[in-house]
Amino acid sequence: MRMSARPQNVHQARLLRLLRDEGPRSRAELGDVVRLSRSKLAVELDRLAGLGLVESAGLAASRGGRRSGIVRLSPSLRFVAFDIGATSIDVAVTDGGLEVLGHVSEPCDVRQGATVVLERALDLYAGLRDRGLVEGQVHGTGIGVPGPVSFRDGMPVAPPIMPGWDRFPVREAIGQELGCPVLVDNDVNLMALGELHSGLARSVDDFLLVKIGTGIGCGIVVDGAIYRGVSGSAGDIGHIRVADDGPMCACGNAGCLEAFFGGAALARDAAAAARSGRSPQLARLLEDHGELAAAHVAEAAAAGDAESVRLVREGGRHVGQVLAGLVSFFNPGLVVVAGGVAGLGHTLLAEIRGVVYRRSLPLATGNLPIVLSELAGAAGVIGGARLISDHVFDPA
Amino acid sequence: MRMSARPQNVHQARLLRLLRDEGPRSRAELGDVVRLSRSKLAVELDRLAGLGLVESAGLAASRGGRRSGIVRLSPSLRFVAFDIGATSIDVAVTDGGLEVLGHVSEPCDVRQGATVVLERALDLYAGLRDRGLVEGQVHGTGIGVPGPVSFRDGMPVAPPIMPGWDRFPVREAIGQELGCPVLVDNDVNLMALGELHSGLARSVDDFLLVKIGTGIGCGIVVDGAIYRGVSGSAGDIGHIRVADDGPMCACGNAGCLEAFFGGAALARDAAAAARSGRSPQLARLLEDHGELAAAHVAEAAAAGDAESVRLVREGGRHVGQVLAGLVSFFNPGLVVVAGGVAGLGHTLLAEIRGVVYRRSLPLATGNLPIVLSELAGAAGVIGGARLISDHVFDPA
DNA sequence: GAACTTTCTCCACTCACAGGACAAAGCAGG
DNA sequence: CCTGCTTTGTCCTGTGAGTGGAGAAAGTTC
Repeated sequence: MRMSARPQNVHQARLLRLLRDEGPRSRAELGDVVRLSRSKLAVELDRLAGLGLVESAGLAASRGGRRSGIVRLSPSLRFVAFDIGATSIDVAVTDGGLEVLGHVSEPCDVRQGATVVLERALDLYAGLRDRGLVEGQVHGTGIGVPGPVSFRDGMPVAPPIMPGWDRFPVREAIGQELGCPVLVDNDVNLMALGELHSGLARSVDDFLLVKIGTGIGCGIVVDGAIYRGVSGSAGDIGHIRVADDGPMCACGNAGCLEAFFGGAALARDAAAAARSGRSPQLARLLEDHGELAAAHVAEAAAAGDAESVRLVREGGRHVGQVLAGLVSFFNPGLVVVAGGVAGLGHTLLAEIRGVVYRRSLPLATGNLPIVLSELAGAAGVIGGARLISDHVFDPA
Repeated sequence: MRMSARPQNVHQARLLRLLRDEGPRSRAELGDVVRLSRSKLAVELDRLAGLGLVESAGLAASRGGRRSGIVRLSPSLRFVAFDIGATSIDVAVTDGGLEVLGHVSEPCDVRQGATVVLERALDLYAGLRDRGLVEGQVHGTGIGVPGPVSFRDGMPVAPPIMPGWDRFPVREAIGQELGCPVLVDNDVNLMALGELHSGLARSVDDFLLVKIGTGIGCGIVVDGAIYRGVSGSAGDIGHIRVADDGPMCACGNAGCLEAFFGGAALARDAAAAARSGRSPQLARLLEDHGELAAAHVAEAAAAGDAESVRLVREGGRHVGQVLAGLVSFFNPGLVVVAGGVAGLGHTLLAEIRGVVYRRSLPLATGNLPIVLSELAGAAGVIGGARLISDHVFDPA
């Protein structure tokens, strides 16, 4: 199989990333941004065109003289992203600018094991490909999985909620199947990259993405890049202690954040509230659906159910307590809250903000926005495309 | 004043840092390490010699052929470091390899204000200079202060324990006095740099330095460089909550780590134990010295005083609780414990280790040494010299 | 003393890049 | 339509960085 094109030097890589992040640009504008002479710029753009990575796209409006030629990433460029969640698979195809051209999502239990889940993911990708979204070569694939990953080896290591995935060679398996470069990372890290690329974090160098889904995790961005720690487990904040007593956690300790809040804990508490009669609304929802999830609590809270509001407030307080410590420690420029439970919205956010602003240092909170993600379910796949494009748009 | 020499390109900078960190090297060895042709290497070394930054130092032993020439940093190179603590001033002069040639330390209350304290620091430096430690030009000065710093501006910002220092132009003041490049940073960050340069962290890219002195702080090293956060307050962990109730803290909240432990809290608790009669040993020490400090608790604990051991254990437990969370979040490759209270030694360390290993994720603690600093009081000044030498040994 | 090794210097050649000259393309005003 | 001015893109040459080979210098081993 022919290896797909890669930039040959740092200038080309810089130009590609610029076009990816800022969209098509006139040659004149590119010349202003990159520090290169016009002649050198022309040479590198010609080479990139020769590699099939960029092409010209007409002429820009005149700025008082000859019109400048517009350059764009080749429209046939394709990145693929798989976002394997605890209970879902998301697959997307993007163009070179990481615009999502097609995105499918379906429920899937990650505990079925690597072989089953990855096969299903490839099926979903095949569906997108058959819709004509991929013409030629795929330039790279980014994969997120819900657990710790050895980034270098491209495989999960000791993942607590993914039995049968331990040291499964995900990168190799998918790479052979799709014949393109593949990188594997934690799904929360990918969401952080998604926010960095097209979310609220675009202009922030150091920020945290807190994902509250089935579990609770945190993506750490330092200087515009994911920080993974020495063994790839950085950001695993679900088992930070919030109280000495508290519900037992699957990890064996008591009082973990995840045992207090997060999708599973919230569903547990909501069911208890329904059955105890403290919340008639939740009881009705339980009857209707057979089981309760975060979305039902959100529904009940929005409808004014006092017990649901109390559950959300209390959860927010616990998240806020942990986050307050992390904000003091890390001093981020932004905190983005995302994940299924983020559907609880502004009640949750208000509680988190309240605790953080009260308990963290004034210097650290002085100019610290704490916001909900605006990318809905797409953060993960955009981040996957971003991950691999950062890699591919690097000198070979 | 003549500007002191700086490397002219990245190769020269790389060579200087190599000679600083690894000591004198033969030209042949340098050629193996840096990726340059022998001719180019010779050219750059000649230029560095012309700038007065390196010189040759005889011949190495033969490796079976012609003997190779040894290159070293010019022995007249000098860096100066000021470590302003809450209750002390340390001043040191180092050579180009950051070996401490002279080091003086004296008690000093930082609350006397910037003018008084910095004047005293300059006096101490003058004493070192008059001892003949500085012949010619000083190539740079690093300054640590016990509070948040705007690194870019070289001045403290809103420091809680340093009244009269807020936005005082420390860098400018010292720079004019000494006529050399000056950088100012938080003192804990400098200690982390000291550990990175000549302590236990030499081979670790990502680590934490926890300083337990009058206050409690944390230096964060990411990829071999200090992480400062967006407003320079990263690592300020003294006010992370460890319990809902607990002693009131100067910051206005209750239950802060620093209100439970740290030099001031430990002295307070020791005095209470002495007066209440729970600890006859501490009572005697209190009588002898008029007041109690961490060192006295250490002394009593070493002598078997049960109450002192209990105080240290309890303090270690609180530090461990906070640290466990940070280890889960940050996944460092090493944790170094330093500061005055670190004199409490292995009782403290054992307690911290116990809590962290129990409460953090196995993946994060699997290969995580938690150790005491071996640099005693020198970490801060070595870090100061390292800070400025990193800056000076960078292309102009 | 001969043969082999390693180190260092000199030199010729390649390549990246800048910047000027010039042509092409556009605007504004008469 | 024509003139003068501006902007853009291309071509060309000069400069400096860097490589790698030839060969001298300095050592070791037998």
